[in-house]
Amino acid sequence: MTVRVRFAPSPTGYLHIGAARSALFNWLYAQKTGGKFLLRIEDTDLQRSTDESTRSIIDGLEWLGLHFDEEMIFQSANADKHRAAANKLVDEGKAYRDFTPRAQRDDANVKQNIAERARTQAVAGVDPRSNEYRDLSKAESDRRAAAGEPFAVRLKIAREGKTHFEDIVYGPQERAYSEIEDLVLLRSDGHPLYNLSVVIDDIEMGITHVIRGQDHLTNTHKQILLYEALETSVPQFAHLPLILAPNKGKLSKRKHGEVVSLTTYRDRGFVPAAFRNFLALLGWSAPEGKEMLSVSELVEEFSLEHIHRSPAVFNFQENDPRHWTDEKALWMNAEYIRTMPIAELLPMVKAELRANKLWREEYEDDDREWFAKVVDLIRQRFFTLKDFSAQGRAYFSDDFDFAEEAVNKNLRKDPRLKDLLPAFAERLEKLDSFNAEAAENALRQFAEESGVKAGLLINGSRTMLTGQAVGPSMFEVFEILGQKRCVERLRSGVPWFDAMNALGDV
RNA sequence: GGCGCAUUGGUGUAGUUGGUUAACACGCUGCCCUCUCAAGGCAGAGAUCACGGGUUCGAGUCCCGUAUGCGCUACCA
Repeated sequence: MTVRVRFAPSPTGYLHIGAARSALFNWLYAQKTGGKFLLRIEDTDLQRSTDESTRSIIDGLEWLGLHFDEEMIFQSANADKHRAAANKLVDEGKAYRDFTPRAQRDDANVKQNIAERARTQAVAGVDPRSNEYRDLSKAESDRRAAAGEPFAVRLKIAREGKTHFEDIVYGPQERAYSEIEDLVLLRSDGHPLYNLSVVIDDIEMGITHVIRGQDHLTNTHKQILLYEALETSVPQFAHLPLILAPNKGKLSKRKHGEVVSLTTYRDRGFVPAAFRNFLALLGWSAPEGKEMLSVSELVEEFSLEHIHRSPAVFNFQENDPRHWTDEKALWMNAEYIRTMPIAELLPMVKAELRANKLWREEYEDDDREWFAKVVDLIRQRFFTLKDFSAQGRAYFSDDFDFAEEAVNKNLRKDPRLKDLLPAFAERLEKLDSFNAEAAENALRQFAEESGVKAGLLINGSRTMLTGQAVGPSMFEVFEILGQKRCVERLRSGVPWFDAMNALGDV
């Protein structure tokens, strides 16, 4: 039997990283077993479902490199099948019509209401499962339905006994029937409900393994009851530990904002492979404890048995731009940026530069080698792709900003630089062959002659040439920027020193 | 309210059938390297394995209880 798994998100809002992780694990399992990975959009809640959200889900999967097999399924398209299944169960006496008028609910306080209702029922000694229509005769039920009386369809759950199943992650699970209410299959307006739809679609799609979030663990019992009523085989279940916010609370879009959206990581300069790698480590670990894993290694090492049971905390600090997301994720992204094959990185840098109007066609033509060299040089200390257009801007454009603290630290601190730097530019201009070695020799010699430390000129040059206080080895930078640009930028320093003098006058 | 799941340093985790000073990664501190910042190398701080009982010669590992967190409990998904 070939494995068939599915990712079944509801298209309300952007792709949540927890959902993305579910998709990843399903995909990995399919790859590992040579099975199929299917996509089903659970859009039965038409009020909240949007096309935009569906698109963002597909984009997200594509970004992570998770290609799905076969046709994408929209759950709403199967509503007739869901209804037919429910009606069949009514005919067979496994489900019944409930003519109780639909209760008014306040969506905002459902959880509270559930608890309150349970409490009052317990006090009054009422069995929550009691329903006057459960044992209504077939003839009477048919008659009232034919008369146009509205009804919901509920599954008739046996009074005695219990369900059990073996969860691949959480182990044996049991639940007494007395804990399960007769669940509604069809609303009184004919709309099929979640548990029914999922089961019917999973059967329809031939799903063999259901891999999803732990929030569905207890609902699984209801679904198993449905499989049994439908007389079909029950798939294997593997539930995934939840991903929590730093306060160990639920990680929600509403509360935590964009950190939970997968697209955020794409938009903020993550390398897909890095984020995929990080995501895989949330709730799963490789047998040998290896952490940097390529896709093929992930597929190779992945197994459902190594998934954890305890929830994973996604660590980030709100309102702190430096720790806007999990530090390990950031570290891993940096690791990928500086170690991945340069050929794979170049297109990503290209996209980043293009988005910031820094891209020039020569970078893929006459300046190909130069471009690859720059990227290779500056990537060593970058954390995200964004850094190429921000801190790295001076390498691609003459129009770049100077970091305030860099100017203070490397330029304004020593008045001699006002004359030294232009004089040094003079020296560089005279060099016949311009490369790192020549620049170094020139600089060290000039420093000695001028009676200043080489470091003063090096750091001053760094800020004049790149606007930054930090960066690659300076002599490499001289070479990569080229003689002309170095000379020009070193001479343009006057404004800084004028400002300095002005400050001094006050 | 009921039911379920979880609980190893700040975070992610290892700890296969109970047996030496609880391991790894990120982060943090210091040193080395050095033109800066990273990277890299070295060293270090940080966990009485939620708590309380029990079983045992011996428990993070087994049992019971408590606490905390989370989930489910809906004519939401």
